[in-house]
Amino acid sequence: MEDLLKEKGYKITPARLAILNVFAKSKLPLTAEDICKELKKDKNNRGINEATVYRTLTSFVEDHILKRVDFRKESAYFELTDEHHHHITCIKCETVEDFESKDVEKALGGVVRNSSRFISIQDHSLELFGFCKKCS
Amino acid sequence: MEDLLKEKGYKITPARLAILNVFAKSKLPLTAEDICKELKKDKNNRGINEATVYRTLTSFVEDHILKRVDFRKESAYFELTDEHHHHITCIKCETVEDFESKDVEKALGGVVRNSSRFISIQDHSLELFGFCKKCS
DNA sequence: GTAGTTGCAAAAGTTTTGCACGTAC
DNA sequence: GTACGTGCAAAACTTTTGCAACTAC
Repeated sequence: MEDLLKEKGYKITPARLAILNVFAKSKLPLTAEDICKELKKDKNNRGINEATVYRTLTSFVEDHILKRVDFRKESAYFELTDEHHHHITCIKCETVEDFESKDVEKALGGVVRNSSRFISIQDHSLELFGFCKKCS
Repeated sequence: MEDLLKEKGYKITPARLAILNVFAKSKLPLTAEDICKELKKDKNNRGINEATVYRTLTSFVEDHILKRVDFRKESAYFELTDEHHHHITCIKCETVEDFESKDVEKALGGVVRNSSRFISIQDHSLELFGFCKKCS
C-alpha cells in the first residue's frame, strides 16, 4: 500500500492510507460520500475532510491507482485499478457481480485495428445492466 | 419524430420536439447544458427551461428514447438510442469516434451464460479511451 | 375539461477552490 | 526548511422539486 504511493511519487499520509484501505476492504465501487462515511466509523481519526477525499480521488485516478466506474448514477463511483474486471448490475435490486471475459477483451483489441482515426486504446469502461435470477 | 413520442404515450409539445431535434442534429452525445444552449440559439423560442430539459431527459431515458453515455465527466451525457454503437474518445484532444463491433456484441452475449447470478442482459455501456492518430 | 406539461424559484446534492495551517521528508 | 497535503468555509456546478399557470388532446 505504501509502496504503491511511493512509486507514484506521493507522500505517505494517514488520509491516503486510510482511503486506500477503504477501497481494499470494499468489494464494490464506492462514491466519495461512501468513503467519507466509512472513514468516520474509524475512531482513530474523526473522519477525513470531504475536500481531501475528493482531491485524493481525483489524483489517484490521474495516476491510475483508481478508476471511475459508470453506474449511470448522479455521483461518481471509483474502484482500485489493480484487478481488471467489469460489472453486471441488476436493474431491479442493484446487486452487482464482477466478471471478466477473455473473449470480450480480445474483441475489443480488434476495434482499434478497424478504426481509421485511432491508433491505440489505453483503457475502457464496460458495464452491463440486466436482471439477476432473483429479480427476473 | 412525432410518431416516436406518440408511440411512447407522450403528448406532442414544442419542448419535446425541440429537444429531439437537437439530438437528431448532433453527432455527439450531449449534456443538459449543451441542450439548453442549443435551444437558446433558436429565435422561435426563448429557450426551454432547464428544469424541463432535465425532466425530459429523465423520462426519455426511462422510455429508451435516449441513453446515457459514460464519458467519465461530471455531468451526464445522452444520445438517441436509435443506433447501437459505442465511442472511442481521445484522451488528449477529446475527439470522439463511433464504432460498432459484432465480435464485441457476440462476446458480451457469452458473459451472461457464464454468470451464476444473472439471467439476462438488457443493456450495456462501453466506452473506449485512447489516442487518435493526431495525438499519439 | 382534464391530465399531463412547463416555467420559475427554491432547494438539494455533488464537487471544486482559496487560504491558512500542518506535516512528510 | 520547504514543498506538499489537509481542514474549513465558501462557492460553483449539476440536478431535483413544489407549485401555479398553461396546453395538448
